[in-house]
Formats: sequence, structure tokens, C-alpha cells
Amino acid sequence: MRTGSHVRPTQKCDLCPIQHRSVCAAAGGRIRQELNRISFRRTFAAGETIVGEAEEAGIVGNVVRGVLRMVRTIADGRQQIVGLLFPSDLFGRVFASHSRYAIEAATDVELCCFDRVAFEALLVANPDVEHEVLLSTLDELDAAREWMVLLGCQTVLERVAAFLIIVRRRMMKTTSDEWIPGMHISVPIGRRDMATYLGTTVESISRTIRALARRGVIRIIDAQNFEVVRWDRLVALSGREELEFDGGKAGARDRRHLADTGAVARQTGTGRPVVDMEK
Amino acid sequence: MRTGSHVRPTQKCDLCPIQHRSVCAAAGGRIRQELNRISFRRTFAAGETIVGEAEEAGIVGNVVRGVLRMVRTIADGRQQIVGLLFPSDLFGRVFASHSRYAIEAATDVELCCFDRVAFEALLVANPDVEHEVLLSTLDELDAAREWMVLLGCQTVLERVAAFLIIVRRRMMKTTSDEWIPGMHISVPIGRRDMATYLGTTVESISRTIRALARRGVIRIIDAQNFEVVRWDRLVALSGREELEFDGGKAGARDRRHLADTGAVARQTGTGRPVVDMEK
DNA sequence: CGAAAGTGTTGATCGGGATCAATGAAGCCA
DNA sequence: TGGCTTCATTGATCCCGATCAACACTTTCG
Repeated sequence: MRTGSHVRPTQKCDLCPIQHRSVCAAAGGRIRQELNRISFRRTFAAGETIVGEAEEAGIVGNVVRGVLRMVRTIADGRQQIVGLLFPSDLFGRVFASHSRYAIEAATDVELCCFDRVAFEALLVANPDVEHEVLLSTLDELDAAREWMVLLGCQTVLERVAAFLIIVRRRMMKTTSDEWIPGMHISVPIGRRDMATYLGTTVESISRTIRALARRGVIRIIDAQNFEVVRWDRLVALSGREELEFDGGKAGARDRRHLADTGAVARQTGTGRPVVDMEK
Repeated sequence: MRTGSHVRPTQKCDLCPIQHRSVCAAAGGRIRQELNRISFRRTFAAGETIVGEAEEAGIVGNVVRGVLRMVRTIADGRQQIVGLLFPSDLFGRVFASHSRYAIEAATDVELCCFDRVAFEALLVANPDVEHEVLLSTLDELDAAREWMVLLGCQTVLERVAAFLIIVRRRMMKTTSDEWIPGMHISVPIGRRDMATYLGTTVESISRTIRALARRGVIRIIDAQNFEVVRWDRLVALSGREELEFDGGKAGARDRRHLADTGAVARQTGTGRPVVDMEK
């Protein structure tokens, strides 16, 4: 008994944990099969380089499992992580032959890869898919700018608090921010990467996390796992009453009146708040 | 004597100084006329707000003349400029009802505006134009990440040097970086905006610019105009031997070997270089 | 199994740049 | 013309966080 040719055989995409997210979710039927055809899985161990800095970047793709870091190294060896990529995030740079930063495995990772040129051709041939890529690029741009704010004018304490909040959101695959008692945050990367992402040092990261625990905001389970004891205080310490990091649509509050009434006026300096880490 | 209806009358786009740049350059014939139909010009004086932070953003468009700043204000009044927009840059956020930062006139500006929803419809109906928007969004993302590096791990001196280089490139409408003796840099914004963009203070900006002059790198003509005396040193001081800020495609050098051989290894801290501002 | 390397923590010290303060110059308007 | 505001600059001081150093603990590997 033969099955009709119109019955599609089970394909690797059908078993993919992220098939309902990212560009894959937007691709139906024919396009899905085309993606399936040109994709290939690769795994990398923590620390391996997927794409070297300024190297010819032949592949793009999705993170299936694990975390990637995008890292820029400047002349004298200083480094800055410009983004972490979690499952369902796109990695690589479409429509440019060279990446401007290295893409490395921050943990063991599993990737769904496409030949860059083939993927670009698919995008151009399928405006719906390209539209999804545009939407996700716009979200990444918003997130990058939020990070600029963090790096440009917030304290290390605020950066760490914001980082924990973001990690929770990304690891929990949720966009909601309600707090469940005993909520757990599992940070998938080490102090080094945290420091390189937050524009600070491992020592400052360590001290700041300890300070959060001492203040009763979190409880340290081990170096990578924390229990959130006071979610509200964690949010407050991040320096923003609303957290609009990635994906969340901003609230409607208009802050212009602050400047307009002169109640705050434009700041003279960076105006970093005084915080006492010791208590 | 009547002209044939196939002869298109002169339209405002035909007189536009940026008609050969931005999305307009990619739009030919019919699409150009459609853009022409839905666009409208508006001017704002320096300091005026085009779109308030987190406000319903009904318009997007192109900068025709002048400079816009995208500024984020956090709870206690601290601010960070997350981008400056020069002529031919797109402003506003397509495919989202709210902007995450205010868009303000940094100088007197002239804008070519579109109703956001109408522009989005045009993009969806014209994949070629949407493709151009994707390309420019990807470039903006690269630029935002370069800025993250600057804010995250570079000194104020490096930030100021990099800023001057970027301003020169954007104001001169060129992507080339060759240096002409007596080259002039005209900074269109004041110390306040420079500080808010560079994540520092007006005092530090002032001191750093003076230090550059004292070292013979630049000559100060007035507060906003400088002559570049030593372009090579300015580039060196920016902390990068190649300047890949916005639009420039990265060179092919691969720096992984540094880490791989352990010659530099991964930095422990931010490793900011020691510089003596006084000489 | 012991040496070596990597990771996280804590203490002591230092410095780049923020903050506070004061001045001069330039634009604005009644 | 003179008060008023904004802007740029310079000096004095302070402090957050980088740096340097030491140590415990874990993992790796010959």
C-alpha cells in the first residue's frame, strides 16, 4: 500500500523544538520544506568559534539549544559581548559577506544552519519570510539600543539586576513578568561572559551578586543559580519601572513632562544614583 | 497644447536633496510616485520633540536636512542618546505602534514624513522597498553594536576620537577615510548632546577635546569646528586600526589567533589602556 | 593521582572620570 | 542697555569600579 505523494514525510523540522518560533513559525508548506531542504544541524562545544571576527561568514541559522555570544575584540585585546543568542534566535549576518564580530558558543550549542547565500535567495524569493526577518531585526535593534542605555548611563548594580531579569525572560520562554514565589533564575554563562556583556569585570560581577544576596533580593543557590526573593526590588534596582528590554512593547507613559516642567530638566552629568552596596 | 498624461509632472521628490539616497533611491517609477503622494514635509526647530518617548508614533520618514537625536530617559532623569540621524537616515519605528525613545531635533531639521501605517502598507506591497529597509536596519544594528563596544569598554578619549571620525564621515557624505590636509570637521551638536551620546559628561567632553588640541591632533577653530591636523593619530586614538563604524564593511583580518595562541588570551578586566591626557 | 589551568570570591589600593563650583562669553528679550 | 539664560571651559575634590593580589575550589589531563 503506497501513500499518496501529497503526504509529506516526516522531516527534521517536525521534530525541532523551535519549529513554532522564529522564522520557521512564519514559514508554512512549501517554504517550510525548502527550509528543511537547505538546513543542516551542527553542534559546538562551549568555547568553540562558529564564525570568526571579520571572517567570511558562509552560514546563518537558528539557535536550537544552548547560548551563543557575539563578541567584538578591539586592537589591544579588550572585548565586548554585543549580544547573547538564545534558542530560536537567528545568528549570523544576512546580506553581508563578513561578520563584524565573532560568534562563539557560550555553552554547548545545537544550531540549525543554512548556507547564507541560499538563505538570502530564499528571503528574496519569499517576502513573507523576509518580512519576519525584518521584524526580528527591528526587535534586535531595539534590544541593542536598550543595552546602549545600560552601558552608557547605568551603574554596575543596575546592569546586573537588568541582566538577571532578561535572562529569566529568555530562559523561561515567556514575555510575562509576573513573579512566582520561589522563582528560579538559571544563568547559562559564567562570570567572565557576564562581565564582558555588562561592560565590567568579573570581580565587580561577583561583588554585586553577593550584594544582591546580602540585601535579600536574591538567594544564591550556586554560582549560576539564584532564587528571586524580592522580584519587585530586583526590578526597582534595575533602574526602570517598566522593563521594555526585548520584545515587550513600551507602555504609554510620557515622560516629556518631566523635562518640560523643569522638574528634572536635562541632566548635567550622568547623574548616577548613590547606592550603598554594603547594605 | 496639452502634455500627454504619460508625462509625469515635476514632483517634490524630484527636488529633494536626498532623492538618490535612502529608500527613495531604491524606489523607481510607480513606487516613487506613491511615496511622493503620501509624503509631506515638516520642519522643526532645534530642541523640538518629533515623537515623545513611549508615545503613539504615527509617523516615520527621512531626514532631509539637519540632525535628529534618539534619546532614552530613564526613571530618575538620566538620559542616553542611542543614535543620531543625519540626512537620508530613516527615523521612526515601523511595525510597532510605540517608539521606545524620544525623537528630537538636535538642530533645526527638515523631514520628509510618511504616515506610519501607510508606509508599512507600501513596504508590504513592495518587497523591493522592504528589502531596502531591511538592509538599512541591518546597518543600523551593526552601528548600534559598534556603539555598545565604545560604551562598554572604551575610554572617553577613544569615544571622542571615534565620534569625530564618524561625524566627519556622515557630514561629508562619504564612506572613504582618506585624509586631506587641512580637513575640517563640523560637529552639528553641542557638548550636552555629545556627552549624552558618548555616555559621559560635558566637562569630560570639553577636557578631552582640549587635550586632543594640546596634543596636536586637532586644531580648535571654535566650539563646533575643528581642523584635523593628524588624521592617523586621531584614528589610532579611537582604539581601532580599522574603522568599521557605520556602513563600512569589515576588513578580513582575523584576530582569533591572538586568543588561540594565548598571546593576549581573554582579558580579565576591561583592560583600559593608560593614557596621559596632559601631554 | 598529582600538576596545571580555569573559575569564583574577597581584600587592598588606585585612578579615570563624575561631581561640585566658579567664571567668561554669547544669545535673547523686555 | 541690562538682566537672564544657555553654553563652554577650568579647577578642586570625591568615589565607583578597575586593578592587583591572594586563596579556595573544581576540572582537566598527562
